[in-house]
Amino acid sequence: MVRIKDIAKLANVSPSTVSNVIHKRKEKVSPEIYNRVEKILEEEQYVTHMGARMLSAKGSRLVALILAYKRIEKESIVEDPFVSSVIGAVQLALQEKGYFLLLYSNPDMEDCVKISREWNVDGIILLGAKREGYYKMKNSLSVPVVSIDTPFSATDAEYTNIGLEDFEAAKEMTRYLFSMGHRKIAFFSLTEGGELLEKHYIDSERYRGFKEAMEEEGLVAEGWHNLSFVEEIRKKQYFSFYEENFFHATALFFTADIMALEMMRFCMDRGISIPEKLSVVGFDGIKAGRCMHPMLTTMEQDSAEKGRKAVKELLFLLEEGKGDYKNIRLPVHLFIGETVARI
Amino acid sequence: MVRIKDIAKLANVSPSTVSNVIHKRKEKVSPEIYNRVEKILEEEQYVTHMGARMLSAKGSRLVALILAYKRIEKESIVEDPFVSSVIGAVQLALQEKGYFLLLYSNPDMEDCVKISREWNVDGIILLGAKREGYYKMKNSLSVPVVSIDTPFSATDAEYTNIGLEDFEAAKEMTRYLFSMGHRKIAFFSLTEGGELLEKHYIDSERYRGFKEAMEEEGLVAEGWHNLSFVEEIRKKQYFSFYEENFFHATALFFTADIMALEMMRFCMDRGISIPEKLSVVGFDGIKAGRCMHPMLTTMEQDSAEKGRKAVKELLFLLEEGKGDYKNIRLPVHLFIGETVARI
DNA sequence: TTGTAGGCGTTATCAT
DNA sequence: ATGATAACGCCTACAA
Repeated sequence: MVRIKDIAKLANVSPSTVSNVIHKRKEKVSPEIYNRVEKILEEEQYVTHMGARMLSAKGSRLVALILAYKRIEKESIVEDPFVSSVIGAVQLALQEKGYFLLLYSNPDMEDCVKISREWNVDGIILLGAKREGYYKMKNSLSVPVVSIDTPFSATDAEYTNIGLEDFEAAKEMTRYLFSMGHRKIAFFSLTEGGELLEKHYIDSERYRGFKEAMEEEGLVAEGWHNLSFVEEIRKKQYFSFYEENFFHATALFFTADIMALEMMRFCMDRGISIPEKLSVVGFDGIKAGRCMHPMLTTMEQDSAEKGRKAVKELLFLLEEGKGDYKNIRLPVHLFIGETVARI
Repeated sequence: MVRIKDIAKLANVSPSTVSNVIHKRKEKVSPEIYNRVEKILEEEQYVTHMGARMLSAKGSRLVALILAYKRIEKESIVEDPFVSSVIGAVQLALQEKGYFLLLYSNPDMEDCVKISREWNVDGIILLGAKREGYYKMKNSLSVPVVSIDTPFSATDAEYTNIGLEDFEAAKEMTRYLFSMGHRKIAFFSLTEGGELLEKHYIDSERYRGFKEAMEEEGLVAEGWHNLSFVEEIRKKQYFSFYEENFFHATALFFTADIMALEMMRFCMDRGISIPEKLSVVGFDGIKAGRCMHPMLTTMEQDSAEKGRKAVKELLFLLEEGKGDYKNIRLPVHLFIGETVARI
């Protein structure tokens, strides 16, 4: 492996001169030597040893992307296109700026703090963490932390989060259902065995929006039905909903497309035609929803943009605006498919 | 930040003793001191500085997962559940063994070699690389390289790859279509603008299997239809196939579920009922296929298992069997859905 | 403009 | 059993 010392010898200069060339400090090296060294660097395929750089300089140019979701099943709902596209976008955006991505998955923030310290990361992006988890990270480390989809409360401060207008979006969707004549709407989201999952909290916002819209219309939100993360159990739940005639609802509001699709399949298997007998709406805008027949009506979000924004804000905190935190909410868009009937 | 030196001072021992405790070398430290140091380590929340470790010791405990797919669109077909679940599985498997994941995405193997050197990675997992790319990596670096879904030829040697029985699987699928009475079958896969994508090569294997099965049945494989990676263009292609009456085929064989789903939607929009008028089969076994109505008949693969196997083989090469390369092919499973009619 | 020297944190070797 | 020391590669301040 070629090191700075070796290059220095080959070029008949000192290591610091080589270092200056590496860092493109043209003002500190004569043009002649600069070019000579640069050429040798190229020829010898010199690459910096990041360990050594971490040791001597401040930054590691490493950013940790932490997936804080709890893993219920191996093929859990979180291993979905959403997470995939966030990861992809984060990776690409970091790479463009010369940063590297350390991917780590653990809901235990203690462990995450440890890893971040070990690797001297320059910053952290948290995906699917709880509010408490965010502060735990932020307060245990001296580097900026940006979260995606972490629900904060109105009194929280000093955080940067990339989220959606969940409350407004759910309200808009509910109003759309009203506009199509629906008055009895059942609301479904995900949870697991009594203990609330991180994602659940976002769903609380959506439920609040749904509820408020209902109340504004003089209706009663009949409650919130929790679906299991485990497919087997979910299937049973669908069956019990079916037996209860879907609580006499004319429309079902799901907080994730993938569940809406499952339910559609379940209904069609039982001769309940959608949307004629039952309307269904989802949330996310996944590709498969567009392939369904009928096409799923859903609240679309741009998950890759969430990743890009997270990187942008992290680098902003890192390189410029120390402590200038932001609560960012990306827009959503109501995609009107074919799963809602006018009644 | 607490360092070994600090711990040493607190415990009134030398840094080397602390280091020995950190590495659990009980035989080199007296039990009394061992416990004392261990306690202080815990109290002070000491964490290793990985940069320093990289510098002094050999290993970095870092494994690079390199996504070598070319990016055509931001939301390319490769940003699909398959990649997501491989990443998830690799990450988890590495974590369990005490390794860290550096995620990098770049089809240029020169760049990948550079990054791997910079970070002194202990090993590399390549996803979606070409045969040439694999050897480029392997020969440029002194660490083990394991690939997933890279197509090698029979004469290749010294590689570890995790793939499927693509040839056999396509044959099996084709034979299944025969068993349902189909004789005219059209084959569709992905490519882009003349230049072959990595994934394409796997599709060559599948096409070979399809072709051989056809020939064994005394039929002619009518050719191989390439779909664009760009959704817009694909839509146009579907339309032209439609105008050509799908080449008079009674069944369409897609090498990826997601395309099969798109085509199903396209057909249903035009009153071509599936499977009554046209049968469709896919490959992968994605979740949405199960939600479709009718349910997609497909060749299921276990993508997470690919990731786990890759890690297992990498660690094997790393820790034990230097140079003991393997060509691993995971089984697939024909899932019979509802998209193939008996004719 | 170029070179020298010390330090970053850890580990392995060697001496006590 | 424990400690001292050198080495890993890079960076920067300071000296020449």
